[in-house]
Amino acid sequence: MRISTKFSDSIHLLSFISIFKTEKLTSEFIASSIKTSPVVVRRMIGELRLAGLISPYQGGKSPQLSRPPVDISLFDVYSAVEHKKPLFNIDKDTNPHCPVGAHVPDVLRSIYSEAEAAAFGQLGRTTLQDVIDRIQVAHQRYGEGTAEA
Amino acid sequence: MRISTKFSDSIHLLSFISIFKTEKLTSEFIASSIKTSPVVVRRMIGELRLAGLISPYQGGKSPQLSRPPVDISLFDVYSAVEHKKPLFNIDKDTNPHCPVGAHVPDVLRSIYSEAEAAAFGQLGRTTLQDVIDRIQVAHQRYGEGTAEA
DNA sequence: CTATATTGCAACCGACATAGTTACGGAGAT
DNA sequence: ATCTCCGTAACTATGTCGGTTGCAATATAG
Repeated sequence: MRISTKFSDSIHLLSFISIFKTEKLTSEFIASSIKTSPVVVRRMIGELRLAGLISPYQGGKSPQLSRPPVDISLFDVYSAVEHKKPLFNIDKDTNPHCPVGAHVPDVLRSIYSEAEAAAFGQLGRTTLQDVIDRIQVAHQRYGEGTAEA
Repeated sequence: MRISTKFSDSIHLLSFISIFKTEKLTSEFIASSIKTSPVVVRRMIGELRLAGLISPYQGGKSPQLSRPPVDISLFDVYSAVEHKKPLFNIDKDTNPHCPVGAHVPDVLRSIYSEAEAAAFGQLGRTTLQDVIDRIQVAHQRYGEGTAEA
């Protein structure tokens, strides 16, 4: 399959609207930073609004976070756009009459969930504010770009 | 994309050849447990042999692990068949002239690597022997299947 | 109040990764 | 010698994902 960058792009989007909250944020403008199309941006905003991370539409206003970036973890973002999609996939269609095939899916389920808990725990401990801070530190050290293309 | 089950199937395969090491292990027999085709099994065996987890071909013998299951971690298996493919994908094609777009990829790289390290660390601490043990416990408690279909 | 800009949404398309299949030469076993 | 099984390459079928098009609804500007 084509690998999904939705999670990364969503973090990008949320950071962007937080950092540029004083500007007029059109989907076109946001799309220029992510290098994607405005429609894709609107689609992502729709999902994030549905998940409660972006405030419901309020008459022509720019999209804005529904709560401060310190209160949004990357696990919240992952859950919002990937719907808690497992990190590792289990082949559930195995031979139930074989002692190995019959039990592998369940065994993997429990083992994978331990590994996933470790990763998701780490994501849960990282907030959008951390991302924004790191972006701004990097910008002050190396960057001199503007918001424009 | 279609989601990959190669990692799961490889663990299944390795457990299978360890548990049934006294039987004649044809690719057909192994495939019957994973419910896939013999060719797919041979392809996986090829990768695992390349990675050093299965002994090089030795004249008509059944495939066998190159070292005991306690010395094979699930991270070894993941590395062998997924080539350390990252758990989270980064959209590297962002706008370098935007202060956000210019730095998001690097920031995500460092943040993701922390989460991945957590998951891979857990996989590294789990061995093929653990998997085999859990399969056998489950088999003794619930199962009564045979190796046949 | 009309014109322009922008959004939200649905349908569709093209690219691409993956599992499965077909095919065949070669090595071992009997 | 024959039969079985392996290893590998080429091809196919399928599903996911990002991107595009099109349009009605809403908002802002003039």
